[in-house]
Amino acid sequence: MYTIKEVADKMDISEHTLRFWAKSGFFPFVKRNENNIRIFSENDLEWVKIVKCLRAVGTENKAIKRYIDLCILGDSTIKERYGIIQNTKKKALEQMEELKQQLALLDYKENFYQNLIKNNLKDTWNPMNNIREEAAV
Amino acid sequence: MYTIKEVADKMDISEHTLRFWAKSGFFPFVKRNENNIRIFSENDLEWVKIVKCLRAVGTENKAIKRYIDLCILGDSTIKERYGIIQNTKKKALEQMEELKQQLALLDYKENFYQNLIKNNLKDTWNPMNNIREEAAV
DNA sequence: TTACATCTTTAGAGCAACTCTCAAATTTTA
DNA sequence: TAAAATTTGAGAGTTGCTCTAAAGATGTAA
Repeated sequence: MYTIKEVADKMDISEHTLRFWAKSGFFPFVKRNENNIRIFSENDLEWVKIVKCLRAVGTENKAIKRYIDLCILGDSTIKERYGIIQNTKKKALEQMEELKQQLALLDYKENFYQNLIKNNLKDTWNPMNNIREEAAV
Repeated sequence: MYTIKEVADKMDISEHTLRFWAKSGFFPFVKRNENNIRIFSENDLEWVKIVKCLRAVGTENKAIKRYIDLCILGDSTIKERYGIIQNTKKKALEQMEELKQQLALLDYKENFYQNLIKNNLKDTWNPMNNIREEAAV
């Protein structure tokens, strides 16, 4: 059993964000103690994990709420939930590709600056000149 | 030479976002024609590309502005720019790792639902029961 | 060459998702 | 027992778009 701070530390999510998510209806299953304090069970952590996952892939909060609601509705919603997971996975793979592209550009830039520094060269590509003697990939 | 709409199409960024970025000072080098309309050169597109890259990796707009300003300041800022690129790359690699983790969870979930559907099983893990007979990874 | 659609501009409103501050009520620790 | 830390909800503030509006420019077609 965990307080919100413990969850925050364990899951690397700020307390503020956890409370915001709670207010957004992402954790309808989390119980409170007699003083109204949220107590997360081990099982609840798994739900925090899936919410974090959906957010990390850019799922809108409205859609996350929908997924939670479907879970609560029970077995009749399994196919819709499956579809959501499939779409989310597809989006994650696309983001992976995008990130790879950007990493390639960053690699190029890193090399470019490394070369300038090592050989004590001037940056021949000042944007204000609109002269391009050296281009980014 | 491209109008803002052409850049938007070519780079897959909305016109709104490009104008917002322009207002944020990300494109001080983009020229206007006699009717005040922005005309992006081929070279300018490379700058849009690097801005898009920095954004994609979650760089704050203030930090992007800083990078642009350093470029304009010239050769004395090459080392600082190199540092920025290195940090950005590091962040990108971390995000890559994070995405991989989330993909593993999504894979697990996909399998879980696939199994439920194929074998016509019930979802034994309803959060409202706080019973965990089947857990996410 | 007039009419209409499309595109451009800026200013500013609206929005999503936090992020932070506050004050009051517990807990925990020293 | 007192000080420090943590919890709560309400609500203000921030970031980075996203959209709307109004006015002007441009392109196409009859």
